[in-house]
Amino acid sequence: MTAMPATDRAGLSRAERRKAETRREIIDAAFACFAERGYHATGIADIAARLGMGHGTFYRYFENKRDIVEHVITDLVERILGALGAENAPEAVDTLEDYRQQSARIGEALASIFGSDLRMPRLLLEAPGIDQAMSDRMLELFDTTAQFTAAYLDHGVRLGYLRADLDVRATAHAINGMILGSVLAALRDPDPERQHRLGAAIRAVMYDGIAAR
Amino acid sequence: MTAMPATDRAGLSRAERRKAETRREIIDAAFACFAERGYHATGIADIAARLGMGHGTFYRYFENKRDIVEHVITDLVERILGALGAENAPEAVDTLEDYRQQSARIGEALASIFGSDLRMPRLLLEAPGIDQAMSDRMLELFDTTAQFTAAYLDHGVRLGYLRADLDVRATAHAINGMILGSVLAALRDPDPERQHRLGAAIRAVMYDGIAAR
Amino acid sequence: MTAMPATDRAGLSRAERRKAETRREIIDAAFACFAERGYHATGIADIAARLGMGHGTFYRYFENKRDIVEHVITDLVERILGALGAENAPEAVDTLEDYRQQSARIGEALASIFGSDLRMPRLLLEAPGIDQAMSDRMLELFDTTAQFTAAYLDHGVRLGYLRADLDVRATAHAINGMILGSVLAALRDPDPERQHRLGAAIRAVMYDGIAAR
Amino acid sequence: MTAMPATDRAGLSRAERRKAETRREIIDAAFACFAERGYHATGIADIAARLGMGHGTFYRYFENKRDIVEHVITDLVERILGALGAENAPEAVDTLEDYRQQSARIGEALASIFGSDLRMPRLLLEAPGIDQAMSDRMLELFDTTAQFTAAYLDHGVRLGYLRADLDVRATAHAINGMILGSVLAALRDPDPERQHRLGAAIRAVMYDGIAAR
DNA sequence: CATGAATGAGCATTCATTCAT
DNA sequence: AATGAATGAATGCTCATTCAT
Repeated sequence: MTAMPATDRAGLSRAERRKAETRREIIDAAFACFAERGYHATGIADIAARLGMGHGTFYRYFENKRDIVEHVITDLVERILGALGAENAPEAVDTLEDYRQQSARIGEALASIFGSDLRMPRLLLEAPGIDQAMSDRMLELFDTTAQFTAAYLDHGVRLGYLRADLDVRATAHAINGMILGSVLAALRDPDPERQHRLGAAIRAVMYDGIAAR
Repeated sequence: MTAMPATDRAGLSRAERRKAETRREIIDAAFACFAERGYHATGIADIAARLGMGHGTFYRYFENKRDIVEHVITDLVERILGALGAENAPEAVDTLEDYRQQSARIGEALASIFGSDLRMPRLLLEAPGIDQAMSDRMLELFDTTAQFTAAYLDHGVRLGYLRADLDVRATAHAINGMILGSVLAALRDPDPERQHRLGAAIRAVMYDGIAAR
Repeated sequence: MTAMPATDRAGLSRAERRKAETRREIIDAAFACFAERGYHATGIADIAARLGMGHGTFYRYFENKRDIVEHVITDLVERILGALGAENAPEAVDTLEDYRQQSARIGEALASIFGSDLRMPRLLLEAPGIDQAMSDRMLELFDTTAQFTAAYLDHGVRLGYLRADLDVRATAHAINGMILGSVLAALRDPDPERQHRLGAAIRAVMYDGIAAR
Repeated sequence: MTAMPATDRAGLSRAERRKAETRREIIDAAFACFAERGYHATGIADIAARLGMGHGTFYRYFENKRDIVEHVITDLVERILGALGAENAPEAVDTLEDYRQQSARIGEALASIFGSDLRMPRLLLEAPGIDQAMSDRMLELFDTTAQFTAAYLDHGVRLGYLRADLDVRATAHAINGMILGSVLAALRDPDPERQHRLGAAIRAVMYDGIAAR
C-alpha cells in the first residue's frame, strides 16, 4: 500500500488523465466555436455551454480567452504538420518521377486534412484577425512550412533532378502559395473534384510549366 | 438663376462635394486605424480622433462600424484592381515572350502597390477575422482576381503560346496563390531585394518549371 | 463674435462647469454609498443608480472604482482640514487661557464636522479596509494632523505657556489620539451631550491632568 | 472498557482535540493572510494553501469566510485583553506613584504585544472595512477597553489619589484614544525608541499636563 | 451640420461555496 | 474526514450607438 496514486503507462494519475481529457474537450469545443462564429463573436460561455459545463469551470483549465485560442491554434498546426510529416520525408525520394508522386501524396494528404474539416482552414484564415501577435504567428507558420518545402527542393537540387539554379527559398514560398491558393479555393467551393483539379494544376505548373511546347 | 445649388461637372453641389471629401477622409483614417491596430481593437473614437473630429460626426457619414470597414475594404480592393487593370490587358499580348514581360510588369505593379504600403496587405490579411461575411468576401475576392488571371491564361491558350491542355481556372488559382504567397512573405520580411527574387521565382516556376532539363 | 466658448469668472466654459458639477455629484453619491454600505459592498451601479444615471456614464468622469474612492477620501480630508484650518492658527494665541479656549473651539469645530454627518468618520474608519495603499494613506493622514497639533504645541512652548520639556511630536500624537478616541465614541453613541463631556475630559486631561491635587 | 472514546482532562476525545488543533491552525493561517493582504484580498484558497490543505477542508472547520474572520478577530482580542489583564488589576494599587508605575507596565505590555507583531494592529485597523457588523464590533471593543481603563480610574478616584471630579467614563475614552494614537504612530514608524517616547508622552500628559508650572 | 454626453448591452473574469468521490 | 472539481452569481469595465443641443 502506498499513498501515491496509481499511474498509467504515461505516468499520469487518474486525475491527471481526466484533466488532460477535459482540456482536450475544451480545446475541441473552442475550436468548433471559433471556427463557426469567429473568435471575437465567441464567448467563454459559448464554449462552456457546448460542453454543458459551467463557464467558471473553463478557467480551471485555461488562463483566459487568449490562452485557449493559442492552444486551439497550436493544436491545429500540430495536426497539420503532423499529418504532413508523418509519411513523407525529403530523403525518401531519388528521381523526379518519385518526387512528382510524393508531391501528389502530400497534396492529397493536405486535401484530406483540410477537406475533411473545412473548419480548420476557416479558422486559420480568421486567425490573423484575432490580434497582432496571432497575425505574426500565422505569417511565421507560413514561413515555417515554406522551410519544409524548401527542404524537399533542396534535396532535389542536390540529387540533380531539380534545376540547379533554383532559388530554393523563394520557390518554396511560391509553391506553398499555390497550396494556400488551393485551400482558399476549396473554402469557397469544397467540391472534391475541383480540389483534385487544383492539385493537378499545381503539379502541372511545377513540372510542366504553363508554356506550350 | 434658380434656387438649385450650383453643381460641378459631376452634377454635385458644393455640399455634396464636401460630404464626399469627408467620407474620403474618414475612409482613409479608418484604413489607417484598422491596419495599424486591427479592426476589433479600433474604436470609432480612434478614427474620429485621428481626424480631429467628434466621434458623433462619424455617424453622419457612415451607418456603423461594420459599414465603414466595408467601405475601407472596397476602396482598398478598388485601388488594387485599378492599379492592376490600368495598363495591362490580356489582349495586349501575342507571344510567350510578351506574356512573360507582361507578367513581370504586373508583378512589379503588385509589388509596388503592396510594398509601398504594407498596411494594405496587412488589412487584407486581417479582414477575414472581422466576421463571416467579410471572410466570404475575401474568398470571393481571391476568386475574382483568379478570373482576371484566367482571362490572361485563356488568351494565351487561344493564341497558342500557352499549353492547349491548361486547366485555366485551376491554374489561375495556383498562380494567384503564388502571388499571395509572395505577399505574405513580404509581410514577414519586407526586403525589396527579396520581393524581387520572389517575383522571379514565380515566373521561373510558371515558365521553366522546377525540373532539371 | 468668437469661436471661443463663453467662460465664467473662473475661466470655465459652460461645459466644463457642468462636468465639474457632475463630478461633484458623483463624489457625493459615492461618498454616501461607501459610507452606508462600505466600499466593497458598493458597486459602480449603485453609485450611478443613486444619481439616476447609467453606470457607463460614471466612467466618463472617473477612471475606475479605485479612482472615485480616492477622490471621495481626498474630498473628505479636505473638508475636515479646511474646517479646522479656517479660523484657527497657532500664532493667534499668547496665553495658556487663550490656548485652552482655542482648544475648545477646535474641539467644537471637529465635533460639529463629524457630528453633523456621522458618515464622515464612519468612512474614515472603514477606509483602511479598502486596500493597503488606502490604509497607508490613513496612517499618513493621522501623522499629518499630528503635525498640525505639533505646530500649536510648539508655539506654546516657545511662548512659555506650555512645558519647556514637552516632547512636542509625541504629545501631538497623544492629543490627536484623544480626539480620535472621542470620534470613535461618538460613532457608538452620537449623543451631543456625551460629545461635550468627551471634549471637556480631553481638555481636563491636557491642562489639569488626572491626579488629585 | 466501554464504547466511549477516551477523553482527556478537558473531556475531549482524541478526535475532538485534533479538530480543535486544526481550527487553531486555520485561525492562525487566516490571521496571517488577512493581516498581510487584507480580508477582501484574501481567498479561502490562500488560507488553505498556507496550511497545505485542500480548500474544501476549510469548510469542515468553519462555516464560511465571514465565520473565520470572526474567530480570528475574537482570538486577537482575547490575546490582547488576556495580556493586559494578566498581571494588572485596579485593586493592586494604592497610591498615585503606584498607579503611575502600573500605567507604565500596562503601556509596556501593550507596546510589547503590538510591537512584537505589527500584523495585530494592522488587522484591527482594517477590520472595520470588512463589513458593518465588524465595524460595530470594533467600536464596541474600543468601548469595552475603555471600561477597563475606567475601572482603574474609578479605583483611583475612590482611593483619592485621582481627582474627585474626574469624568471617569469620558476620561477613559480619552486615555484609550492616546493609546490608540500611539499604536497608529507605531504602524507608520515602528521604531521602539519612538514607541517609548510616545508612552512617556502619554503618561506625562496624564499626570503632569502640558501646561508650564 | 457637428458635437460629445449619456447610455446599457455585453463580456471576461473571480471566488465563495457545494458535494461527489 | 479530506479533497478539489464544478459552479454561477456577481461585478468592473468597454464601446458602439443615439440624440439633445
